[in-house]
Amino acid sequence: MSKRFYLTTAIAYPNGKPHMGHAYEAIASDAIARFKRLDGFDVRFLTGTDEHGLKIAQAARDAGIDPRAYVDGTSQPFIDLDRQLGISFDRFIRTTDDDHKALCQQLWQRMAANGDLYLGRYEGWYSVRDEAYYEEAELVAAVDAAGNPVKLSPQGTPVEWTVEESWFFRLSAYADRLLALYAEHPEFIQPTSRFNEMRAFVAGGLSDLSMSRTSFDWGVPVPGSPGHVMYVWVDALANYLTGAGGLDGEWWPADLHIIGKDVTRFHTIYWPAFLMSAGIALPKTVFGHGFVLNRGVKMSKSDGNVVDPAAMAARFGVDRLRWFLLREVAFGEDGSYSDEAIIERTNADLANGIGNLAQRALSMVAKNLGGAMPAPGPSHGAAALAESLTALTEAYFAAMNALQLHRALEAVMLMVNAANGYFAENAPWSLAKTDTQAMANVLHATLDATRRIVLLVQPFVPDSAGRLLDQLGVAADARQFSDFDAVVATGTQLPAPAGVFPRWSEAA
RNA sequence: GGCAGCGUAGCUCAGUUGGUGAGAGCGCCGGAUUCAUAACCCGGAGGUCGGCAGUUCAAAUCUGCCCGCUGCUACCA
Repeated sequence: MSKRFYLTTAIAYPNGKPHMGHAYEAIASDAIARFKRLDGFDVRFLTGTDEHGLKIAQAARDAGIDPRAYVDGTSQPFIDLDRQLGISFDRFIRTTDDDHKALCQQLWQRMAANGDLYLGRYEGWYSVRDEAYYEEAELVAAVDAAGNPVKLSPQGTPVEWTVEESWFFRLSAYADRLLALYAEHPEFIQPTSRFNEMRAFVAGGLSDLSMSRTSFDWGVPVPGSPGHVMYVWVDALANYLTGAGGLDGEWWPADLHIIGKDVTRFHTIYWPAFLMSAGIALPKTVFGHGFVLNRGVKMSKSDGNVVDPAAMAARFGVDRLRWFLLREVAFGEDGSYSDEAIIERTNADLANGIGNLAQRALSMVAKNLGGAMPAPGPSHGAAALAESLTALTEAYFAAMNALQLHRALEAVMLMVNAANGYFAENAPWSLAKTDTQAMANVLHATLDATRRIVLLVQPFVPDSAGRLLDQLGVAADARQFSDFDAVVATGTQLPAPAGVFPRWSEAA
């Protein structure tokens, strides 16, 4: 059986700078990608930017430059952020890439060939100045110069009832098939709360979907229909196919789409319907993660609490930020972050926990054994420790495979507690004076427990874990999960220990 | 308004199909220790399990009502 795994993030809309939400999604997805690679899978990891649509066109016009030049500039910070955060993507797709535009048109033709696209009319309240349609409920009542009541857009611009030619997708014909999909594959939408919402939405009936626009031209042209560009979501969702290698790409179907909970509908209703229409296999799972809020409050420029993730990563270090977001926030739920919370969490887990565990054992090996890795041997409580580590490792894998990233790290921290407890109970610093062999046995068991722990945290703090494994004498080619039982050879010369996870103190 | 969910120790939350005296982490207090990044280890405090009323031999766990909070309720993404 081929162990392959294709996962994607949602693609970011680069009409502004990346915020913490982008960093969070990228980091979580990256941890999963790295986990799968360590677990022996061939992984394809796709991320990118969604560069078409009205808002981009407007922003480019406001900036007085060509849309393509505009997105060339605004997509770069997203790429830079990914690189800074160590996101191990295989491709950073941009929807303005030529191969993607070609694929969109192929997808469109497949849906058309299946009879699911038809030309109709889209009607609504349209603001010429905003180049946008608004819902009746969004309109604001006002009074014109002559004292007559009028309706205005949320931006205060005039709106008029407008009829526009548009291609439509027969989404209404897919409700039953979608409900059957949900019933057969409840894992298709996660977490459960999102699953229930989407199922209820579909059960309430579906209307056909407007699939093209004629009011602006910054998009993928509809084949054979001059003046029409595709609705941005057709273009956006199709990126996953492009990234898989095409309509019949070698990586398709995707195993996992990681998305923000706000775009669940597009990914779990429209997307599978499009694919069914085109006769293409469906992704296995769509996971809608929650939002991370600054001190529990949504970020807004007016509140002055917008946080730049690049600055945050630069300040605390990439691995501290990664660890905090994935350990502190229940994956799937909303979370809150603050400087204090990041410092407290990472000091407790990384400095006092993993880092200190490694340091206390390594320093004893350096001082008492000349830095040579001791041989395994019996010690009090070693069996219980091993049993505990095995059970918790199983819990880690179960949690990871269920996308419960925070649970996986919880299991890791219990392993750290077990190892620290074993170490304290045996007090090797006392054995150093009475029974050097017994001391060496305890140090071996502790270092091996640490090795196992650090192997497991590689997906979360890849850089730090790598440096820690160096210190533990673990060969670069012995860091896969399949190497879990490959103990470091007796006598291996360990480098002089140096703290990998320094404690953060505000004064310093 | 409709549908769904939530409200458990200061904080963040676990609590299977109702049943030994209600839990974890962080924070706090005390003890022990000195290998280690003033870290680690052990122990403790503490909460009317949102409120009221029911069902039951027995409810945080079921039912009803009330209070508070959140999500979804289609074409900006």
